[in-house]
Amino acid sequence: MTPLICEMVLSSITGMLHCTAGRAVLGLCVSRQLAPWLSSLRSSTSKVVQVSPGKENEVLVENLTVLGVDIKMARRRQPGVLRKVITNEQGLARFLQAKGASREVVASIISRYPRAITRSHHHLEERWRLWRNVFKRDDEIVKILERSPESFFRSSDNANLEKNIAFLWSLGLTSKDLHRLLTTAPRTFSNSAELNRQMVELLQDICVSLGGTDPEQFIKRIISRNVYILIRSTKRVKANVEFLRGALRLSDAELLHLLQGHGADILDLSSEYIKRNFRSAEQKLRSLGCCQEGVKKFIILYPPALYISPENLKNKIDCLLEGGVDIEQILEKPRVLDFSAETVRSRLRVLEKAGYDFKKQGIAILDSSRKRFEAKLEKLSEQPEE
DNA sequence: ACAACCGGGCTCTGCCATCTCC
DNA sequence: GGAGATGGCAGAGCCCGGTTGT
Repeated sequence: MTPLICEMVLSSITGMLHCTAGRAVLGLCVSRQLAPWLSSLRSSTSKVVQVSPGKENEVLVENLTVLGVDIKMARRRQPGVLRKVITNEQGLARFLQAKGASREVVASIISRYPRAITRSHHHLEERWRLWRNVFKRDDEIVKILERSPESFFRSSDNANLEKNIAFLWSLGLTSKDLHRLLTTAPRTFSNSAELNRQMVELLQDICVSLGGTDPEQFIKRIISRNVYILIRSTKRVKANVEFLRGALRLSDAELLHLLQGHGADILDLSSEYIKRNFRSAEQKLRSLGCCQEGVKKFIILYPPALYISPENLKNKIDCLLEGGVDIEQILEKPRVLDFSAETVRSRLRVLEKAGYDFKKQGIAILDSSRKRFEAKLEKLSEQPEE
């Protein structure tokens, strides 16, 4: 049966329901006896039929309870869904289970995003097919749905999803980039294609206004470095670029360079957060005798410092200082701050026991993978101090 | 052979506000 | 006026190892 015919059949039934005085009662009967059939007929654009206002569809609630859905959670999140007469909970459950989702996963998906049960079989099939353009296996998609049901179900507009995928391809992103984008920031794909286009245009404009000559490359670089960028608002990204330019007093060329490097990572921070962290880092460094120019150099060399919460940053710096590291050494090799305070602390303890002297031997040893750190440590023990 | 540099892999939803449409 | 669709927000790092340079 074509979707059009489905629609016609459905609307005639819907019409029947509207004409009936005991609509709610009939609605429940329909739900019990015809729901599976209706579910398979329903398309995503079909009319919404409600039980009498304010009342939940008891049969639906019962069905959901049987599926293991957390009704309280569903009610809190999308109360309107529980009042609907025509829904597709059974169809959705079968669909997802056929794709490899367990009963628990299905229940959790519906509990967290109840509107999922309003999507028709046809819609689900189509959406899944589109996601499979990016993913090789069903279980990859199931994992994402389990993590973020909203990303998959929030929009009923499959044409928009198709446009989005085409648009992102057109930017020259590789299939690997696209895969990572959809895995990590699945919301990107339920954005309107227009919204994504606006962000891309903003990035393009930023690049050109800073004297960049290859905006296409710039965009690819930003998106692949920061896969969250497209789920941020242009307002936020604009504000952060302006903030970085002002706070660091950067020239166009310097800013362009920063944004294409680690600067891209912090572009999506909340604008207030980035300011707060900057002020706090500045204050901490100044208190340690660092000049304004030094602060600037530090942030340019290591923008991820603005990602670290004020308390955590202070903690890491203090812990290095207490361990015998110089603030100048931290400023020169800020990537030592990549590691957790706990890792740094334990390395400092080990090195102290080994009689390591940071003044003489530098701090590079702290900024290495566990494997390399241990290898270096072993070397040290083989060559006792003279 | 070793250090230094650097890119990149993981990872990020769940809620509220505001529209649009019926 | 209510539900659906969509935009936007808060929240807040750590680690590995390939490549390049000496």
